[in-house]
Order: sequence, then C-alpha cells, then structure tokens
Amino acid sequence: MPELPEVETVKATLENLIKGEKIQDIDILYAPIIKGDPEVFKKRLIGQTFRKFKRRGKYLIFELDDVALISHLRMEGKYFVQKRSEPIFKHTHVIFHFESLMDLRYDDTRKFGRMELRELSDEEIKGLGQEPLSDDFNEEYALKYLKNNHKQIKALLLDQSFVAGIGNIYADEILFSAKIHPEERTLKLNPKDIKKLVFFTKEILSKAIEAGGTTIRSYTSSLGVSGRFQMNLRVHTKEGQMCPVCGSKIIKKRVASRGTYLCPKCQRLKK
DNA sequence: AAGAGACCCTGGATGC
DNA sequence: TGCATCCAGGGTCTCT
Repeated sequence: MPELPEVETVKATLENLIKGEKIQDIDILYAPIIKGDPEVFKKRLIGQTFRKFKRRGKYLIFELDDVALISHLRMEGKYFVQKRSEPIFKHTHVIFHFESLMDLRYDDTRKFGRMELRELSDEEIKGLGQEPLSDDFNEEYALKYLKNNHKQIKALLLDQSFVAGIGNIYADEILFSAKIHPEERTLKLNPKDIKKLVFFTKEILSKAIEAGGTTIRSYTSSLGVSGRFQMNLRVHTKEGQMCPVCGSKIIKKRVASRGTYLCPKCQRLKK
C-alpha cells in the first residue's frame, strides 16, 4: 500500500524511465479508473510528452506539454514500463503507448486507484495539509493545528488535511518511535510529544525514501519499486512478536478503523 | 466535530 | 478438496 515514500520512489523511477516519452495512443481497459470522460482523457493526452514529475502527499503529478495528469495509486496501483509487444497482465487497466514502442501500463488489482486530468495552472490538490518533509511542517504548525482538535492521534496522522502522505504503516511506526499511544487524544499531547511526533515523522519517512519504500503484502514486484524499508519496521505487522525496545508482546487492535500495531508498555495512554 | 459504517474491489486466509 | 465468508484499507460520502 503505497504511502509517501513509495509514491516518491515511483515518481523517481518513472522520471528515469519515461521522461521525454511522447504518447501515441491510449487504451483504457477499465474506465472507472479515469475521473471524467475517458474519451476526453485520451484526446487531451495523445500527442503530449511527459515533461515533469512531481508528488504531493500520496498523489503523483505528471506534467505534460499543456496538461497535468494526477494519479493516486490507492491500495495497489502500480506502473510498469514494458515493450508494446509484451503480454498484458490480468489487472492492467490503462496503457499509454509511446512513439518509442514502449508502454506505460497502469496495473491495479483492486481497481481503487484514480487518474484525473487538470490544467497546469490548476494542479493543486484541494484539502491537503503540509508536506511532512517540508519546513512548513514543524512544531509550531502542529501545535496550532492541535489547539482545537480532539481526535485520537492516529486518526490525526492519517488525516491528509493535517499532513499529507502518511498511511497506516508509517503512522504506527511514527507513534511507536515517539512512544505515543495511537488512541491518545491530541488535546493531551504536550509540547514534548509534539516535538517527537514531528521529528520522527520526518526521520522515518526520510529513511523509508532512502530505502526505496516498504514492500509488504501485494506491494511487490512492481517495476523498480521493491523497497527495503520493511526490514526497518518495528511494530507494524509484528503482532505477538517482541517489542524491540522493551521485549513486551506487540499487540494489534483497531484504532481509527484501521488495524493498528503497538507496544502496550512503551506506548501508554496518559491518565 | 468526531467517529462509525458503507462503498469501491480482489485475492488470500480462514472455517466448516 | 471445495465452497462460503471474512478481512485488508485510502479516500469519499452519509449518518448520528
């Protein structure tokens, strides 16, 4: 399940592979992936060349000559760059044919991902909070945001309008490193907690990007995107195993409607 | 305002 | 072995 580090890795990989490629034709095999009219989507993109590669939160933004293609991979979206002659996989839904006879193919087992066209002047994605690795995401911002907030802290980390790009895996890892219980109310967090939260958010996401993202479950074998950060996971998916800090058993419970892993001894609720 | 649940969707795991 | 059921969850929407 791609979160910020995985999307960043996909962005970098695709920039290497398809920058300067010109679209000759597009096959849309499963139309609901496309927001808006698929025919308009095709007409607008054919003849355009991939120029710039960006990421905002978990969204990929491809800039072409005079249009932006925004892509969200949701749970299992993947891009493959393949020769036109290669067989098409079962779950490939959109194919961009390049003049070079290479294809960019979008593959998505569960069909949750979405693509959308925007004007270059209108590529800002509404409702997204700060980029976690930017200087604008800092203690002051978090303190101010939390002032009128009563949520559970895990729900807040997953809230893209607070900070954009964190998903279920990294939320668990950040909270474990910061020694904060996922169900802790944001109101109860003190400035020290906030400081740790901001610090470990940046630290863990940066390290994950360096490692090329995290590969668990279905997130494997997509071209160029088999990360190594799963080696560094300390609580996520570790139910029943020993906490690497104190040796207690890691538990799993539902928090914010998500499977959540934590160490009940290192991450205690405040009184 | 927060939180729960439905929805989208498939494959893998589990249960009988 | 085989069939039915459950579960995973990012974003969006509805309801309480």
